Amino acid sequence: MAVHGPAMTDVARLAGVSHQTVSRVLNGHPNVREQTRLRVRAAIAELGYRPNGAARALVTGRSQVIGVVAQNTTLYGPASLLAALEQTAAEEGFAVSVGSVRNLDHRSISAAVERHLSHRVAGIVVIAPVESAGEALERLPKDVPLVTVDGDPSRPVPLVTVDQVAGARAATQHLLDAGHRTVWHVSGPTDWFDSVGRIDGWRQALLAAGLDPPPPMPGDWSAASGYRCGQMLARMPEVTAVFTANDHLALGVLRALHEFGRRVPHEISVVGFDDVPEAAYFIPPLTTVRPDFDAVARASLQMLLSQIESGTGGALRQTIAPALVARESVAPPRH
Amino acid sequence: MAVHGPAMTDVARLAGVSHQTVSRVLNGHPNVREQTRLRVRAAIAELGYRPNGAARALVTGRSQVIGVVAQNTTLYGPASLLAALEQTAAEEGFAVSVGSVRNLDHRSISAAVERHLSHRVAGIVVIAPVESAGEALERLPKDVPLVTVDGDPSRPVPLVTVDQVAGARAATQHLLDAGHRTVWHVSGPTDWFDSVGRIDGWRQALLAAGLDPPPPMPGDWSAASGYRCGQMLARMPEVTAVFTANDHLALGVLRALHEFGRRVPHEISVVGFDDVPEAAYFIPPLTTVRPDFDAVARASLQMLLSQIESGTGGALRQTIAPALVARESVAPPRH
DNA sequence: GGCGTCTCTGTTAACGCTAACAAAAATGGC
DNA sequence: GCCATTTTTGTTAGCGTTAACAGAGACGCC
Repeated sequence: MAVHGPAMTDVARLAGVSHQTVSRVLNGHPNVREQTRLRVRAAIAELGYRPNGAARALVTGRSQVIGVVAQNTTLYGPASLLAALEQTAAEEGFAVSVGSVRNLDHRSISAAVERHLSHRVAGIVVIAPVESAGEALERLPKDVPLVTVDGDPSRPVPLVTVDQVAGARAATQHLLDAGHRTVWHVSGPTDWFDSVGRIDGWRQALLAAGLDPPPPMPGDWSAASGYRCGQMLARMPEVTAVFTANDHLALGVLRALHEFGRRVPHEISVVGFDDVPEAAYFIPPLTTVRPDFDAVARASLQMLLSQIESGTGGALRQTIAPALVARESVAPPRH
Repeated sequence: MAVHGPAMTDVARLAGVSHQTVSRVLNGHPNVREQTRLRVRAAIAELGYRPNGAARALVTGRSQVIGVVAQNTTLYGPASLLAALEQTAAEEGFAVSVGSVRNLDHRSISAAVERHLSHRVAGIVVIAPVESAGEALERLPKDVPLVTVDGDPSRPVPLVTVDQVAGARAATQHLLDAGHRTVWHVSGPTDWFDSVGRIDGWRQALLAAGLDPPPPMPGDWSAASGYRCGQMLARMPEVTAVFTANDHLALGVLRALHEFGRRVPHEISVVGFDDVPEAAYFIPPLTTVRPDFDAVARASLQMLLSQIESGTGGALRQTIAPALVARESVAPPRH
């Protein structure tokens, strides 16, 4: 047991140099003779030496680890984002440490952030879609690089976000363009900024068309809540178009409409949000809005890295535009 | 910038003790006077002291971090597992570092494991559902605690796995019990152990009933491939029952059957696997098999922790039984 | 040839913590 | 109250790396 691998001094001894020279080779320091560099490289390979991140972190004060705080990494959006972040981070030589939290209240978030800080992560990405998270973030130490994703647009914190408003507007407009007189909305939980943004966009599109928005029906992202809303919508003969805040809600709505014999898209059109991979195989295939999670991840990481390198905070902001994906769940209303 | 927080010596000075006593309080060492302990705790709180994980990792040789290697953390199964692992690990005071890999070949896996090792993780969990992963694992250093999840049952590596065979047998038996003469199978990729196990279980159930298994139709976990298989199944009048290797495949099948006007469950019954939260809202609600991801996560972590603590390797093995969830997608065949 | 100026390499001292040992204080039995 | 024992605290020495400085060659120029 405890066969600790070789350390830098072992490599140095084998290569016939000092450990500091090995360090220089490892960190790409310019002033090392080519021949020496090769000898060191050979020794590293021969011993299977692997630098000790803990020691490095101790002396530099930061590790090559990025901490991510997220709530429910089972949901499609967060899961995709996390995966994309991890990919991007790996390309930059960073590992990703996840700290998922059950609730997005102060205490949980602060605790998760604390855990990351005690590991001296290089920076933190908080996927903080709800109100209560914002407060926790403002009292964090100012010297730790931080980026929030889908967080509170009104707070002075670096933020990358999907343009919820534009996406929702596009979805709603798509339904209006098909000839619908109005569009109903099944929203996400109203303490999520995503939900608020999508409600806003939907409302904006209706108002711009001179229409009076009907009351949004609140869901909780799940198919179950979509189903419950769908049961109500199905019984309202005036409903011809529904925009749901995500695809799972849409699935629940589709199911309810189907049970009530209301055919989609002939009687009612439905548009979702997220473009989960299955959306194309719903009955009928779901028109939806696709956020570019890779772009969000890239933008967040880039923003974080620039903070890490420069040391400055800068409350930047970046918005990623989503794209409408048209499928068969939308048709003109029957007259 | 770089306002490094207080160190242990700062706490010690404030509390009027030596830094070693602070260390003892932090690590729950028994021989510390209650009064001293309280004084130290107060000093810690007052300074907002946070122990430096890197320093601790350096001196102990292990960090309080568990590395997880997984492929596609966007899929429901892996994502759920990852989330559950993270939760469980957090309860034990461990952080989780994800290293997702694009492909599950040697090189990718080894590289991911290397990255974890250089951060001196306390242990590694590999979610290694495919053949090629196994080889990479056997040549790892033997002294690092390792657990594989859904990996190769034939390798001498600690393994926690969902009982795919039992789950598939239950699903198939459920269809046979409903009166079906045989059951068709849409499988996952055949280099995944999950797929192989599910094929096995399905075949076993048929053989036990004295039936000759029809050829399984190979899918790739996606709704898209389920749809393609479904199009073929829909045109085969003798097909009355289908077991798919996961719920997304089932969704694709349902969609194809719907398009061909074959009603589910009246003409054809369908059973899936995974019990994704949406399965209850498919059209019709999907009968499926629910693996207990929390149990898998708990078992893996427990196995890993016992290795970490004892230092011994022990090729343990643990199997988690899944449960059948009956919904409306199964009915007796029409005669 | 001597001297300043590069380029390359080595030496030493941290970083913040735990482990091992040493010392001091408290406790108990007589 | 004194000695043996136990409990509690302090001292010292690393862990493996980088940073800061110092030294040794190599080179060119006067």
